[in-house]
Amino acid sequence: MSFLVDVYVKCGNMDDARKVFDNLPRRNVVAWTTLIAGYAQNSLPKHGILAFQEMLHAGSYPSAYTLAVVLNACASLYSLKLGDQFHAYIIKYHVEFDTNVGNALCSLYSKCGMLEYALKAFRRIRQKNVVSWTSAVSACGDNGAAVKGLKLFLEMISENIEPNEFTVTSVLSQCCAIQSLEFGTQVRTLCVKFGYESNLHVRNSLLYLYIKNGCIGEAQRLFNGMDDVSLVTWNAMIAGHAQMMELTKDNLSSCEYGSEALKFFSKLNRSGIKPDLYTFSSVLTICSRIMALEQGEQIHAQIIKAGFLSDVIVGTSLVNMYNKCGSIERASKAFLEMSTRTMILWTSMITGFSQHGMSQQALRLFGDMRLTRVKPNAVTFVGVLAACSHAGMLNQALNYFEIMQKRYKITPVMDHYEIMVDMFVRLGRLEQALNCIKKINCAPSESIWSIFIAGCRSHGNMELGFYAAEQLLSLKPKDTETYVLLLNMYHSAGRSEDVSRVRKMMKEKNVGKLKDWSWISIKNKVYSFETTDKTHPESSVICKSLEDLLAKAKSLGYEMLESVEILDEEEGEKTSSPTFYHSEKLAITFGLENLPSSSPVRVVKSTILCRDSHNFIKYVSTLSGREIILRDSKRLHKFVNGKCSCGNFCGFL
DNA sequence: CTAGGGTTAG
Repeated sequence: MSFLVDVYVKCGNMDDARKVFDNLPRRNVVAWTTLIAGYAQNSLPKHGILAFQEMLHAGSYPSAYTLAVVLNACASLYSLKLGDQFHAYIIKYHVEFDTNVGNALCSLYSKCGMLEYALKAFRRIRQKNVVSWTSAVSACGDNGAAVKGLKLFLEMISENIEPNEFTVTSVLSQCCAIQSLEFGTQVRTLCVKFGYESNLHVRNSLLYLYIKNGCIGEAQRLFNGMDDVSLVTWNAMIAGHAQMMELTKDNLSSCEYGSEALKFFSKLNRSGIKPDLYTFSSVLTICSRIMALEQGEQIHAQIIKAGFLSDVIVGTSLVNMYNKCGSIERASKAFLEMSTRTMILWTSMITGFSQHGMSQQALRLFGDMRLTRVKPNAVTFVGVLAACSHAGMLNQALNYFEIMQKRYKITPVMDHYEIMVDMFVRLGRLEQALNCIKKINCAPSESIWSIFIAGCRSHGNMELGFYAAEQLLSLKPKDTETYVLLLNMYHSAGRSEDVSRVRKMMKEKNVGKLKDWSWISIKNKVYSFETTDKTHPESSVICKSLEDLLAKAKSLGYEMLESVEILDEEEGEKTSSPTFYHSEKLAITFGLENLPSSSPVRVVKSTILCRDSHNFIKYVSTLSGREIILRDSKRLHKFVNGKCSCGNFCGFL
């Protein structure tokens, strides 16, 4: 009669299963076990364990299978305590060599983070089946011992045990964890042999394998051949493209990967599968990188509808997206609407104000944060110090720098020193800046010297600049922008032998060319621009508009800085670089013409903005009456009515 | 009984 219990169990109706069980004339082991397994299968492991205790109380002897079922209930509760308690029965009934019991023990120990015990339980099993092997292999993977897991898998193969879909899925994810494309590829061959390649789990694992190894093309090929997909598949493709954005040095392809990722997101929406919080945070981050505010807003609306706004991480991504897109108002609004505020959320908002040049608001918010007793970390202080630096609040900065170390026990890192140096430089205190650099107890970074050198140039202290340049060069810099800074400095000082020396170093170090790209996102499409010369055929229309703008700006008093900034031309070519046609100018011109007249223009630029461009854009913001938000490789510039939020101080001057 | 994955600040 216990089969009736099973019927209700299979229907997920445990209440009636229990009633039927209670009315059974005789309750044997099978009936009890069916009931216990039923509770476990229907996510009621605690009831299952209670039923087991009831069973012992009633004087029934559990079978090995009963014990296996109970152990699985413990495993789903991650309860080692209960598991240990039942281990006594396993010894008592001499069932530790039983396959089901061993499998269950292996899984229980694995879930509780005790890999060694899991493997011991596995080794004790007399007749190991595929499940035993798979449990043991997965146990390794779940506990971060991928190499061990793969070795065990090889042992399994050599024992002529045929893996199943479960096994290969776990093995593939372990190949992914240790980034072993070679092993993974061999496993894929095995999957083909056994006909597992069409299994969705297997395919998703393969997708991640390729993505983690940067083989986005192979991932795409695999994806295109899939007719059955799940949310895991979509998230993998989105995350994969987002990762490629960071991996590529080339900013043009980076932004292409970004828009590609967003295309996957729209396809996901059309597919009818509901995105989850991971999807939302990923796509918001992508929007923030390419400054796709319109899409970010649409996603915001979708998040509200889907009810994910209460998630802190989604909320933080949202605040960050608005900050990075230059919309501090909406960032602030989203921040205030969040019910829980983590340290990262506070930091994100403080940094947002700081980057927008709103120092007072940033510091006030930091005060609020301290009142709520959320502890700041090193990143929080990056925002706080930058706010002080921006406002020229020297004493406050020094004060916070001390509070950070003494009160919060945070050791300053390069980021903090860079801000302090930047501040001294802004105030024209070059000696103090240099002292600050000298105080750092490790090698100063490339960018800290760059900040200092740029400061020396703008304050006309060339001697100090040349000295710092030697220090910088001895560090063997890697960054193209660093070299360009030096080239410009030596060039404008007429030191041609130093120019050739730096160029030679660039060749030796194989430093790439400075790729100056700007892009603008309009209506879910990304348009990119490269610094070009006048004769560029495709941009002739934009160039014409740009020339009109230039003429108007000149009538307002704009003077183009004729100082020849060397960009990346080869040695021997003495052509001056066409600062007039800098990519950001083209992108902004394009934006002015193709966006609604009230809409701000948002542009991302791959390199640091130069002084001339900065000056020009100020005029353009006055001329057009538009807000222009430009994010370059170092900071955010928000131009409103001839003024810029950066306080007119950028490193590349 | 054993399976896939992933997010936020600089």
